[in-house]
Amino acid sequence: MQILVVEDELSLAKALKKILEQQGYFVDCVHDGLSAIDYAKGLEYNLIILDVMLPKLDGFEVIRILRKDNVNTPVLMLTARTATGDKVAGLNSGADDYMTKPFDTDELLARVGALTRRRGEVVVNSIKYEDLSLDVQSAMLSRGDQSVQLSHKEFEVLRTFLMNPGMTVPTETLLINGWGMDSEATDNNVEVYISFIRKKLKYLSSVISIRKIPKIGYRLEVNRS
Amino acid sequence: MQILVVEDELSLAKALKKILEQQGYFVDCVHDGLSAIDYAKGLEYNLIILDVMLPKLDGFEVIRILRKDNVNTPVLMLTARTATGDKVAGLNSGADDYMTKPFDTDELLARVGALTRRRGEVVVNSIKYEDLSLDVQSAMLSRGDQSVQLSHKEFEVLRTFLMNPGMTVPTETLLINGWGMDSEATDNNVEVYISFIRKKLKYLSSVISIRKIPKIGYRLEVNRS
DNA sequence: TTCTTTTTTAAGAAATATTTCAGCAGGCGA
DNA sequence: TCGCCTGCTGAAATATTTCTTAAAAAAGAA
Repeated sequence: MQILVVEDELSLAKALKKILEQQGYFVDCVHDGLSAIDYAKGLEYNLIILDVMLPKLDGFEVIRILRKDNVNTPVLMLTARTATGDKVAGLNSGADDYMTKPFDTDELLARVGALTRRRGEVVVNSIKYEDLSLDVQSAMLSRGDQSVQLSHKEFEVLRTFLMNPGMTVPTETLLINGWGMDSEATDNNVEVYISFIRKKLKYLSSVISIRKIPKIGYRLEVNRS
Repeated sequence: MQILVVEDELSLAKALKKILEQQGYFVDCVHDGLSAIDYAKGLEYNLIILDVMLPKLDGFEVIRILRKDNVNTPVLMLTARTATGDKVAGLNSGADDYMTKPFDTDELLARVGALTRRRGEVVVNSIKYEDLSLDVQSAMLSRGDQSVQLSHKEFEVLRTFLMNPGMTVPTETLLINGWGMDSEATDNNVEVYISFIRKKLKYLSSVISIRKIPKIGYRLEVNRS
């Protein structure tokens, strides 16, 4: 699944690329309208994420030119402006969806997912980390040709780690991600699930293990031999 | 291969849907011009079959608006009128082909075939997977020389699996494919049908079984020895 | 219409996931 | 060394989800 990100602000472009690649998409970035047109016409993308304000040629122009050339790749427009007038302009100009900056990761992924999913087809995405691969569709965790099925909660917890590669994840974050903001769950729930996941990592003989950082949280680590 | 049928006469719409589905197309029906625009803009169809006389917005208007919005899906116009003037108007307005009612099934299929084949894709008559073969015209599921007749819903559900070989299919996807986007059907409907299909798989002694991935969906699996 | 098949609904049973809790182990300071 | 705290894990208890039926309703055929 190929995505073209058109965004002149380099740090945002980089962040988008990273987030999307973690979901298993392949991402190309360009930083102005003219290159956007070159790339979009030259390669078959499944989605174009397009900033409105761009050097050389703005987003509306880009989309107009592409559509005129029969490039019908879905477009997700990004803009910092909030006036409704722009929204209408964006959609009229041929964009398929529209999102104002700043936006959060979940919203982005939801919209990207909606635009890249063809009806009746299931998208496969997997998050890879060291020797592990986590299929986000089926919640299967695999290493090489061995796989284990994760339960929904196990999946949520492990995914939180994989989305923050190398970071120490506070127990609080795991609780919020896996159980929700206002749940009754305690640290012990997290402990139990960490235990479940450790069992499965051991079963797969992964080089990855979960290390406790006392009083703070947990971190994925590569085992030293 | 997705077709949108826009026809206010319900019995005709239904008949078209049935005929086309028997050929292996996926068909959505809407019954007025405004919905037609919503659907055509929202989803990627390979063909729109469009009646000229429609409530709210007539076929010419619909096509004009879609083309203006750069929806370039091929359109097959249907009309009861026979005056040549209309034919010209239809084609000028952006339709790709034109057919007067009443028409016969073969003519319809020939024209639909011509318009959808454009992209080099072929309509299949049966889907095979492991030891199973599903005939899309008769909805017969067979293994070797044994067959069972599937009901329409059983067929839709099973076909969704076969179109996504090896994937875990979210319950949501099964609902959308089998019951439509805005139906009242619940997960229980899916469960019941999964149960029906399992019975038929067992009857055929297929190596395929349907495995539940809790909270996520279902997946076809090859039975372990 | 009447008969037949398909689809929906609903309820209890079964399966599975999740939570809770108790006991244990290691680290650390008194 | 002894408590005390934190974290880990197994097992039981609980909750939730999913399966299977049967019967009712709807759709379709004769």
